[in-house]
Amino acid sequence: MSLSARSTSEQLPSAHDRVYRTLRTRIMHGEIAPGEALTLRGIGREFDVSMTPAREAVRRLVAEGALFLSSSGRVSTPELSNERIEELAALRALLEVELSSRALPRAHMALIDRLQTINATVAEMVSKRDAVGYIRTNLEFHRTLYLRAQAPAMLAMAETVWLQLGPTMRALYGRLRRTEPPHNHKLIIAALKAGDEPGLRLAVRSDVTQGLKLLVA
Amino acid sequence: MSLSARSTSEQLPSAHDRVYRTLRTRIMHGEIAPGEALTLRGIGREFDVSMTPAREAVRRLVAEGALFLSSSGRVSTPELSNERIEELAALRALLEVELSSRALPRAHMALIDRLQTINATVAEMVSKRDAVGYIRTNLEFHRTLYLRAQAPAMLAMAETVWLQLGPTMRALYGRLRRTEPPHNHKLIIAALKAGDEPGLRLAVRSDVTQGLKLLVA
DNA sequence: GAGCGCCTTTTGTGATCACAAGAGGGCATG
DNA sequence: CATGCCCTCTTGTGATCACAAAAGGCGCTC
Repeated sequence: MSLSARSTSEQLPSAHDRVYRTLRTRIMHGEIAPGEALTLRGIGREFDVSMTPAREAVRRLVAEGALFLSSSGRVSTPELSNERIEELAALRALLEVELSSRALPRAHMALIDRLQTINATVAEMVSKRDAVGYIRTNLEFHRTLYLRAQAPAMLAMAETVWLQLGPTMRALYGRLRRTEPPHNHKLIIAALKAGDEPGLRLAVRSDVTQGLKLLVA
Repeated sequence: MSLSARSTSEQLPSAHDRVYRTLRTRIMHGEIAPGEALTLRGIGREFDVSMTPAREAVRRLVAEGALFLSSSGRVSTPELSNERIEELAALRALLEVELSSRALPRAHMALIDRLQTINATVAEMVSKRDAVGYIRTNLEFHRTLYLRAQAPAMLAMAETVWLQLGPTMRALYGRLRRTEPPHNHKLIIAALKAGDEPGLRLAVRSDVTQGLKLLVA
């Protein structure tokens, strides 16, 4: 509680960064419901820091669209309108189709193997009805593929979209009761194996837009 | 200097927001050179606020990629690598082609007139060799068109890319010595008039990528 | 004359405080 | 019993302070 109570002499990653990263992960993985309120003092209490780092972390998340700031300054996770959800889905399609396209020529067998492993975990999460686990491993599947695109700015932008959709995705996957493993992921892997770019683009676009179309309907 | 020295009883837009908006505009319009350093106390002094709002504004701009944060916490405008510039140009192409495409069916004569007026100002800035004025009016041209797309999230993302390219654009347009008015803008207007979507997409893509290709070369 | 180390100053980080505004509940009144 | 008002407590904002680290300059030494 004192000023320099930090005993870990390791690479202290600056308090606000720790708070930021933890909250960001929580939001992206859908661990917070849409419209849920957060308070600076509450965050400070949870992470054992003062309001200052909590404020910086919240500001940053607001800037990324992960949190909503009311006119009176209260912060909460956003409740997205259908228009906004459709737009974010279109952005996912735009960005992720391009990323997958760029990753294709660099996708070797080791990557495809890793994707298949991750995909097995995705299927497991689906069968367990673990919404957060599903979202987390699903995003890991996509990120693993897109990392091969060697396009960090584009990947960062895609992750920002994921972040904005986080709470909504949780609401979506909690609502729709699927137990079948993701079909589009298999199409993506097959297209990667075949070096089939049009097929890959189509599969990614379908995978990215399918779930959100259901939510809007 | 005192606590509540705010005499303007208007809609006080919260100090950090005023600082944020001013700095953001400056950066986007290329008024700050790449690599230029900023200090929290310096910002506070300029805007007559304490470090707290200055910090929040800077944090927000860092989150948007408009400012670079060194490992020791010093902030400066980013000096972009060629790879990053190419990536951001690709993002501009991706997002703005889509935005223009969505704006096309809603583009009526009043909009085209406005674009032509703005374009005349762009040409004037070019002939005056006013780099900042050129960047500002050029972005106004694009924003005016994209506003018609009714896609706020997508437009916000495009503006984030502009923001990241701000200081670099200034360096670019200061370096290349053109005096001819923008040809691609005329192609964009012509395609809008003709309702020619493929032509519009091509013209926007060319306009967005041409300048940055020169910088990289 | 050149290189190196120490010291001062600048700067970012985080904590704490004073203040204003808004929200929510409890109590009194009709 | 319902409704409205007031009070209190919570919450965000901005200022200020203490501290640590990094940077830059200056002088000393070889």
